Amino acid sequence: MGRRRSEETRQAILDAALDELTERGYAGLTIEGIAARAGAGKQTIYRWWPSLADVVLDAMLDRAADLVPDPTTGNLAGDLRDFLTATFRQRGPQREILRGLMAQAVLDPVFAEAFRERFIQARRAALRTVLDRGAARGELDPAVDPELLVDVVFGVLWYRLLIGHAPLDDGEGETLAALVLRAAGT
Amino acid sequence: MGRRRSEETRQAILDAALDELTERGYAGLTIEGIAARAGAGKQTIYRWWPSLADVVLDAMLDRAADLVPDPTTGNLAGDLRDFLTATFRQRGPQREILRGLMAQAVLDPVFAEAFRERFIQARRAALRTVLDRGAARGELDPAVDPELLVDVVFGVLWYRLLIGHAPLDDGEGETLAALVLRAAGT
Amino acid sequence: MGRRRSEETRQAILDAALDELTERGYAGLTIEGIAARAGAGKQTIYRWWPSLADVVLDAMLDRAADLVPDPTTGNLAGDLRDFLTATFRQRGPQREILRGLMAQAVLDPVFAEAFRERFIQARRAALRTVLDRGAARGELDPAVDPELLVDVVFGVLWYRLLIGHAPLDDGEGETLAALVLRAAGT
Amino acid sequence: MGRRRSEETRQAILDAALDELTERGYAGLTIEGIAARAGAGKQTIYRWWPSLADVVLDAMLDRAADLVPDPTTGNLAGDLRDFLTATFRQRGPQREILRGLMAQAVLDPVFAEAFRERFIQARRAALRTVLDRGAARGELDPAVDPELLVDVVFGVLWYRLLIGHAPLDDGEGETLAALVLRAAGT
DNA sequence: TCCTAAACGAGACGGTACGTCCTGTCTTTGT
DNA sequence: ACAAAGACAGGACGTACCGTCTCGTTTAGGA
Repeated sequence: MGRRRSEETRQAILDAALDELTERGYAGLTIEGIAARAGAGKQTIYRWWPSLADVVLDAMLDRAADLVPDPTTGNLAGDLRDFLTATFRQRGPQREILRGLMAQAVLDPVFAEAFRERFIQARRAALRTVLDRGAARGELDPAVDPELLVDVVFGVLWYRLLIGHAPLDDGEGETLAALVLRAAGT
Repeated sequence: MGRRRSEETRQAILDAALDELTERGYAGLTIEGIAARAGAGKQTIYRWWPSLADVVLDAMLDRAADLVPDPTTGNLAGDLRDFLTATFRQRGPQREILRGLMAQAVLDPVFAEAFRERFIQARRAALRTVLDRGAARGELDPAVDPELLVDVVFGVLWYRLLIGHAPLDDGEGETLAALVLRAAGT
Repeated sequence: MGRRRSEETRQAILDAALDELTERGYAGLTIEGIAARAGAGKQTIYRWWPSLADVVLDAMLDRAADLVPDPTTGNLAGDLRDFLTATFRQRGPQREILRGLMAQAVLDPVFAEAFRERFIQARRAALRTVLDRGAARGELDPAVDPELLVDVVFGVLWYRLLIGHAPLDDGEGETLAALVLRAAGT
Repeated sequence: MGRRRSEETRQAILDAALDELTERGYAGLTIEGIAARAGAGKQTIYRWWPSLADVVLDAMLDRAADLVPDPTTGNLAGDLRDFLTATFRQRGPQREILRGLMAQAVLDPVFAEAFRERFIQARRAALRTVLDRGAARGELDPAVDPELLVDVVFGVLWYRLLIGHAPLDDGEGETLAALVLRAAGT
């Protein structure tokens, strides 16, 4: 029995989280700040999310912008290129959010699992699908472990995202796609 | 003029930082905890390090264990394999430290710069040297940007270190070395 | 709305303040010490009292022992004598508390106002009542400003309390009462 | 034997103490602040004065302004009036200094003794001399303890100085002198 | 239509750590 | 030996958030 969870409040909290994130940056996020901005009680946040990072993860996944690319050009080269350019293109608060979530995942093993299962895995699976389709077409050398290729792609992506020493844009996506093909194409 | 910085205290603080890190993990580190364990005043820490992460970075770099590998087998394949196996082999608190430092670098732009310049750059430069020697021997396709190869190697390393979904050991080092050679060798 | 102030905690803090005062003396009082002894958070003290001295003032006023004397013997001489002996008789931590509060009032103008209004004024008013009753009975020379007499009484009291060069007891109370009568009686 | 105490430095410290006192008020005084302003080392202050209050006491006593009045009009009424008006007239930082010193004396028993002996006693003795001269002339009722009269005078002075509820000026000095005469004159 | 139970905003609570300030001591280098 | 400079251990400050805990209030079913 009893009152049901308020969808309105849930949205207000996710919105507030993204707003705070934009204004103060990830390191400036606090439960109190989000609750105050959302006009919600802190308890309401603690009731529904295990940690701050989970709120942010929910907020991000709730936003349409965060679709996983699923290119189907008909050949591995095209699919890889499209996947990588689409992935490298993300902008705005998105990058700051991803950086923050990864930092939290590193510091908090409980959140790490949620992050892996709800975010990382989906991306890996999408790329894996692209590679498997290529393999089925004989475009991939069977001697190369596709999981390693997935690591290479997301490794470069995250490394640059976290360190910030090199750009992440369409051109870089294409360059990396070309390298992966050189390494694993037939 | 005035009293000089106490090297004894400096060491006590770095030691205490590593001890606390081992006992409580990176997320459990506090300035107060380190100061108390070192028998030092907090002010002394604030006087010499801009942030907690800088203390940890100093502590890590001060320990001999973190030598950057510099293999010289005479050919690119051997050098790459040795570099990667040596790099992938690091153990003990080292990994936890690196994960924590990267998380801090993500959350704190000021520390990020120190981390990049004092840690990341040294590793990149070492690998770059290996690649450049290979290129000089004609073992590397000039069409491939060596910086991208560096990103691939450290990208995979960090990605696995942070996500923890796949092992980091000698075998993996060799496998990645082989992939890099396939991608960029002549 | 929200949770109400905890009366239990309030009492624990006032008790802790008096205990600390007895153990360490006024100069040894700290917010941290009181909070720790009361099992309270520091914030709780800061939330309800503007300064340490206000806590002590509250603690003192909360204790029944500090009743203001209001003698009614029927004549000025008796009332004055009773008022002064009762006032000069206070003992135990009371004196240490008063000395400390006066010191704080001197150093902190904000607290000074609270001290004047909540403590000093009540005492002055009580004595003034005694004098006014005497004046109504024609026992006081109208040429003498009763406020000055109040200053004389409390001046001597505080001067001895602060300097500690002379005793404060029943005999001294009677002696001062006699002097005031000589100065202002008819 | 070794370098002698620098009188120049001593003066610089006393000057700095008074300057800081004027700028920040008594509660804002610190050893560090005085040392910095004097261009002196903290150690130098610790070497020569047992506490901050002793520095201030020295500074005040070093200044000519702080002469003890010694009136000689030839009769008790005139002497008392002159003594009290001169005493009540003190102005400027003097009052703030006195208030601060009394607060310190209350909080620090060690300084209290120095304060009593070096400041309070001199004032009491001066007034006592005035009274004793009056007594010798037969102008004082032998039944009244002159020490109590001293307490009355300085009690009213300090009480008003500390509480600040009533003025301290020539008129008040005369009024109090008149009261004392009424109480103890023949 | 009431009853009851959960969710809600609000905000006090016990805690922990923060980064700052000052204390009193010590070391170092002049003078 | 005294002095300026300033690092040191220590301790309290006042603040910010944490996660938990009452408080009324609001919003549902189920009786």
